[in-house]
Amino acid sequence: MVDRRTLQRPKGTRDFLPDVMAVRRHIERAWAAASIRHGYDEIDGPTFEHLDLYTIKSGDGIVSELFSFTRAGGDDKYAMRPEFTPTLARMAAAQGRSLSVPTKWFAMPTLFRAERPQRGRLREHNQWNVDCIGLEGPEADAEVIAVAVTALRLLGLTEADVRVRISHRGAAAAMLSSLGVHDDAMADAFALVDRREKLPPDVFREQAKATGLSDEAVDSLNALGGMRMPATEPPSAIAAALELPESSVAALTALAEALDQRGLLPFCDWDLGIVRGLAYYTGTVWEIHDIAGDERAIAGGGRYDQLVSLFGGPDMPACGFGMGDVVLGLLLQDKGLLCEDMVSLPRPDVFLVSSGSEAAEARLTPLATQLRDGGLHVRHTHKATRNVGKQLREASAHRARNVVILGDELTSGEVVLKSLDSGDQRTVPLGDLLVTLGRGSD
RNA sequence: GCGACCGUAGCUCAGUUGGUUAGAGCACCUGGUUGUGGUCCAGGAUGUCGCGGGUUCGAGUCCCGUCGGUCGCCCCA
Repeated sequence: MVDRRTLQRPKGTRDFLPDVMAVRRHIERAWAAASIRHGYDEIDGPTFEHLDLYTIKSGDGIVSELFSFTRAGGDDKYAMRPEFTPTLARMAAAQGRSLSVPTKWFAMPTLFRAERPQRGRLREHNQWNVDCIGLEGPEADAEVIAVAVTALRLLGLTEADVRVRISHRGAAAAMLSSLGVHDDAMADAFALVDRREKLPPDVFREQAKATGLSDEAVDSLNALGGMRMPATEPPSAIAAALELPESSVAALTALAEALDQRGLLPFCDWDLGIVRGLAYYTGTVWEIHDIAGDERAIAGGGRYDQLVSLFGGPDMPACGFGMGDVVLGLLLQDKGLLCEDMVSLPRPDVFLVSSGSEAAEARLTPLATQLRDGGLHVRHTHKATRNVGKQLREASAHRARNVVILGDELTSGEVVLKSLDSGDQRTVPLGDLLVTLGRGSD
């Protein structure tokens, strides 16, 4: 007897039954379409890599959160990929100087992490990655944001549903410096800003002071972290609110221009509370959230100019983002954007019904084959019943567009063609069927 | 790794201070209708009450353990 547990889905994984699979393809179509229309080419890599590839960028701490393994009888350590960026960086670095500028790639990898699942985070998920390598400056940052927003709009989301929260590490550092944060405390300050919303105010203050900041500096840190306003406001307004020179937000001002040219400002907020994993972002950092901020980030990205060189390649600037399917799926579900009209399984063009006569039975499979060879989506019952009513019911359940009834009319070489949407039906010669159906007959 | 809550039919759930034979809706199957679907009506099948132990005359109900799920914390690539 097989152990009961063996037959259960592993923790944090999903079974994609047809209706769920249709949602997955619906999302992937939007991702691919948005990428392609902005000039990005699809890539993929192995689903597992050398374990050490993942410690280059993230350190040894990450190992406990990976699914890792060795080959039976082997010593090499591997890990299921928890993110795509190391693979991408490895691939880019391997091209070296021959990498064209810019290199614009996207991928839709399945990723794995050995954590306890919770809302919006599973052990196995699909994540869209978009990266632009070789371009400096705000144009590339704005472009990848445009790719992300395009996909969300294709899925039916608007600026009333989602917001792109944008910050810039250089600008934030300049501002913190002006506010009295010393360079050697900068990393701690960023970490505090990142956690600010999760911490009670008094705990935040206590931890901030522990890094050696004055009361005034803590106030400034708090003010900076809480600074959020629509991107339709100029970044200079942030500087003014914090009593800082306009030059400190120069990077955001340049980005604003690039976003405006793409019509993105209505989707965006300036939000200096956005930090994102301290490790490797070097400039613009941004996240996309549902407007209420109830869910985890839908997407996160930014600029990481050291990435390619970190993985042994030439010095090349780069920016990009990742967007997971789990949080996005939850949001689409909540917004009613996954109803049958928008996401549906392919509809059969025709459902063949046999009345059960000898002639009809003999004709059924050859006709199905002929229509399928003609490119049509054809189904028929696999049950024993030849009750026409039952077969029509099954055709409806499969959401077939048309039914063809093989019955007494066969004696004159004809069949009944019925539209299940309108209910209309007529008699047509067998020989005309493919042409009639192929025209998208109703 | 830590914490909270939840496990009853395929699905969503009800089940009274512990009490006899565990229920409903949806879905499914059959018939009304042997050549016309979606609606309707009638009927039918369906359970290791997650699993193991304990308390009790008696446990779906209480206790302990365990497995699973959900949601947080840590972490977040």
